[in-house]
Amino acid sequence: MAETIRDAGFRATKPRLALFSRLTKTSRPMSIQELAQELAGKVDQVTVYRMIDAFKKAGLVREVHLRGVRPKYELTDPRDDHHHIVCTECRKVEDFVGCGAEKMGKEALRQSRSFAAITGHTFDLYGLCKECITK
Amino acid sequence: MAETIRDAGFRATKPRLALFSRLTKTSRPMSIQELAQELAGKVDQVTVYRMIDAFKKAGLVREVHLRGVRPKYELTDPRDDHHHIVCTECRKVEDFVGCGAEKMGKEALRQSRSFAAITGHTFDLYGLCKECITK
DNA sequence: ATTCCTGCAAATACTTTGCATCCTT
DNA sequence: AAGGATGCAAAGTATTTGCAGGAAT
Repeated sequence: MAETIRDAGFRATKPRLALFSRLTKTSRPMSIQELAQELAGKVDQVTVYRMIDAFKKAGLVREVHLRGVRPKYELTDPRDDHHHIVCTECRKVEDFVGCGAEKMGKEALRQSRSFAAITGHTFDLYGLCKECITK
Repeated sequence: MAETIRDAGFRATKPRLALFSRLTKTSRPMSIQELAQELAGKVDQVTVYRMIDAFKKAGLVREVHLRGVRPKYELTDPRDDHHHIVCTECRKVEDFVGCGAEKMGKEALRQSRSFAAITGHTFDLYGLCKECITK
């Protein structure tokens, strides 16, 4: 883990290891606030902001925007093209894999007059989970 | 336009007409700050917050989350399934139409143990525009 | 030893709330 | 006239910045 952090060009400090380790343990993206709260006492909130920002720029972490909530963050797994499905009632988040983004990227470039390359995408679904749909 | 606003259950006040009119004139989603700035003198920023919130709940306006920037808003056109392509350098935003979301929604429901219905989706592309790709 | 990082304090920026007044209906 | 809507002031959060001390290399 310290390796990963060093490879990305950072020093393997305690706060960084703590953050990275916490992100390793979750399968759900987490907000700055959640992270800071969980690391309270060990890591200052300001440091969480700075680390997330640095990790994001280094490509270690990806920012996930879901409707109606603050941005969340998760570790980037480069070979993993997973996306999120969110319950609009209870805000439960689940992953699903695969999406037709490559195809759509090409189509979008065809349509566009001003874009030259696609480097990434977001794709998220909103719906109702089995519990909330009966309410 | 006053009609649309009344039909949604609101009074057709000057601030509302001003906001609605401004949103009509743009093809790009706008942030609260941009809107408040443009309507400065005519509409208080707090009112922009409240109006956007109300319009959003009424389905007149949709919130657009793009990476690295604050939420933006655009008028909802119910029969229009357009999406955004964002330049990661200069933040230019352009529209494109069509996406395979319906198909993916079905696939996601098949994968999921806990979701029962899909009600919406986001799909956005990130890339470089022709100007930024040469830099 | 050097340079990067961190915590703390404080400044900014963003968003929400309360309330008296104004304006649609 | 009644009730919703607005502006202003102010409170509450979220985020960024500066800087001195601490830690990794």
